[in-house]
Amino acid sequence: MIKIVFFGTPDIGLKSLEYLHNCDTIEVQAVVTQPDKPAGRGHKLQMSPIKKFALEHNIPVFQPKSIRKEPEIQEELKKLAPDFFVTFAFGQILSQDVLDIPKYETINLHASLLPKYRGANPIQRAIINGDKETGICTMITELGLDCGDVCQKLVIPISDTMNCEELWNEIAEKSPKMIETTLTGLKTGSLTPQKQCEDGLCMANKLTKEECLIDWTKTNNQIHNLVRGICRCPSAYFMFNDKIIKVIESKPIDGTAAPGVIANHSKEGIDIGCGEGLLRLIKIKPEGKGEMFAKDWYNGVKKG
RNA sequence: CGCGGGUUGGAGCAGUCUGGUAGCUCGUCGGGCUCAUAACCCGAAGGUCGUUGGUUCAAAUCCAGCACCCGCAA
Repeated sequence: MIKIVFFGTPDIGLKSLEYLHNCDTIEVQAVVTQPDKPAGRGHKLQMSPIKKFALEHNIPVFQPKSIRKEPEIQEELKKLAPDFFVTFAFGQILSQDVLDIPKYETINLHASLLPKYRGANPIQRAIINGDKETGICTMITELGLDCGDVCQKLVIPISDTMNCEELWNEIAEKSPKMIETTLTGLKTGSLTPQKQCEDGLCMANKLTKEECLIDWTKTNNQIHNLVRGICRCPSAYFMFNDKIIKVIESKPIDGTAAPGVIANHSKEGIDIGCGEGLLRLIKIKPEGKGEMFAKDWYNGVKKG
């Protein structure tokens, strides 16, 4: 039996937590997640998906504001005498004191092919940059940002039409098994972590609002990659009559028109000029409205 | 009590300020034109205007409550 404590916050780690919890050879002793925060409309207090799952399955939950600065919680974790810590999108930086607690290691799952895309938004960055493949890695957590030795690596191809939602789901899907085999491998010693080579090292910086605003002078492929890279979270957008219009789904097509100008409209959608080629908007989400087909939106707006 | 937008035939919207016949662009169905069409022409069906109450001779429209959806901000 391998005893672990799971550190995570958003739902990308949910499947992994569930899998580990149901695994016969693994015991999830506790869960550490971000504190409930006033969030969303009306500033209601909200708990993380990970906490919700833990509560429903009677797993003890710890919610430090900052794990580094709360020795009481560190003591509690020590008492559990865990073999491993598993972190997956936890959202806080650990300290050496914390890393020293588990008997073996702290392992982290990172959604890129390290050393590429260390940092906050590896999934989105891979698509935005038009990469043909990305992947997931399990690694030994060290003090730096995603710089520890890599245990296992899995390549996931990215198709031209794949969006971050699909990739996100695939990663959430494939992570649980990988965490399990890494844990078992490390415990039995059959797995030897490899140092990250520094070739191809790059950071996946947090997305800024400015990056999400569509620049129609870029090529249709660049914009398309942005759209599918951040669809629904937080979405590429443009302004129309002082309203934010988010683009959910698009498709690059041939043609020429002035950047930002609607060149054609059809059953398929509306075609907008780019620095190179046209971008067909298929699904959009205007401010204050729900998601809709671009052709429908055009229907209501074209009179004015 | 964080700020703001929204709910009108199947879809997207206008109409609300200034109360008085349910409107537009599509879609659907039928007919026509055409070698043909996603194009064009003619016609039809389809709406308790989110919900509850109030004001009024009269409410989609004014007032109050409730529900649901969404953007920002965190």
